[in-house]
Amino acid sequence: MATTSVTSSSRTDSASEKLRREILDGLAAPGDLLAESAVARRLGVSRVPVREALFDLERDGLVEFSETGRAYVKRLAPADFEELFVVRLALEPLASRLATPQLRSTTEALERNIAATQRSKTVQQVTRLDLDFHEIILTASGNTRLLKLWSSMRAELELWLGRLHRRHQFQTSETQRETIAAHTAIVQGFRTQSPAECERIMRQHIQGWREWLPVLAENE
Amino acid sequence: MATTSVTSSSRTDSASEKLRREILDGLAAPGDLLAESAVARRLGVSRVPVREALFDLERDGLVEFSETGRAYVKRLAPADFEELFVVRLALEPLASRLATPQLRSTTEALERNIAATQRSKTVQQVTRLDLDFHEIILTASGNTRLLKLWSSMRAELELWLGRLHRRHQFQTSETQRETIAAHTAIVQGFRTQSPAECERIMRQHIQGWREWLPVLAENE
DNA sequence: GATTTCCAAACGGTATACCGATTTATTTTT
DNA sequence: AAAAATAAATCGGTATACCGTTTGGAAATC
Repeated sequence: MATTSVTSSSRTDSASEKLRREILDGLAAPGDLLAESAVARRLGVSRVPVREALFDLERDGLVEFSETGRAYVKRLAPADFEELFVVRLALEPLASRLATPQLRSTTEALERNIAATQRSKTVQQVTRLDLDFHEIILTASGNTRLLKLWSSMRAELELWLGRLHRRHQFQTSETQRETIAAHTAIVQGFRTQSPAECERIMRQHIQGWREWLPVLAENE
Repeated sequence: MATTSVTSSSRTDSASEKLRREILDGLAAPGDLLAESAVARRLGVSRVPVREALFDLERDGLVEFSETGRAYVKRLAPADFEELFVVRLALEPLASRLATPQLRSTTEALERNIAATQRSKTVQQVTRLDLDFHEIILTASGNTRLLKLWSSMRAELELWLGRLHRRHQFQTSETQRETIAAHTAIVQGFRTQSPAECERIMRQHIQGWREWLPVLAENE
């Protein structure tokens, strides 16, 4: 809902989407070489759109380039997650505060998001909707730059969460329950219409992620 | 100093740098069409590197694409500057706080930057060094993500300042004096080694930019 | 004179081809 | 058997070519 889902006509975009999905779904292992020719052959397009798609994915943090220009599926280091966390803590409480005035109309979208989360069957869906929830608030802040910066981290966040779930085989129902509880509390807090309270509750929510850091330290 | 200045070997990068300079120096007017073929002919390379350079510049906020895929020199709206200001206020005081532990080694770099600013002869140099000063602090924060997000706004900030200067014909000496005074005060504040104080003084510094908002409102 | 129609030029998206550099496999040397 | 040299395959950077679409202006119409 919050993401662009128009069926793009350009081959660059469709190549980008296919590769993005393969990486997020874990079909491509971290460190795997994404050679232009091989990908092009596999996707049935020429190298040019693939090349541009790879640049797109690099911008989104799903692909990294070696010094010699080769593209690999992004490898994650726990320190990266810590950094993402620090930056979210700078952006999201601020966005919550800025969103306060326009929040009445946004609350509906947030509640629809929670309802959809309740209907979710897979961890992937829950994750997607979780990030959508936050993106709704960033959008409501009215600061397009703030939204753009946050969006530039979204794919990477999804990558982290996906790999975490696959590695630790979380119970879908538990992830679902926790997400719904946390988001419901946020919507409640937003009902106060107090900028300070909105900012505080979002800060608290994001700080909850700190619990994951020890788990992440176990990663490769 | 803080920016990459290696003479890039790839034609994409050199095309990107040439175009970047043309836009920042105001040689290309806002809204000008940057047609791939024309640019390629002018720079003596083929369309492919130009095409990729244009995507780079879009990412840096110096170029915007129309729905039909044409590239134009970025047009600025005063609201964009306000947004940049809000985001800097979220990132830079935080970076200052995070940089506190490593600050002793950084202070030297900052002082060298101020000295270079004193030696500057043109407004462009002062502007470049001004942004370098801030980038030094972002780098010292140790949070590469924070640095990356800030860097993604740098070119656009430079674009704004350049157009402002050309439009209002500021006295170089005055800009220089103000910049030096402000940065010297920041370094002084940093000497306290207090995270809270470093954060505060940077917030105050950036808020000083608010004065420009009325001026910017006169822009197209 | 203003508006619409139509056409030629220009443009962007993409496939293909070429080349030097890099990587990988093979062979030679120690 | 290990290491070094060499050969073969692969890869990325880039030029060129082709095609459908967009665009801007001329011609036609009102």
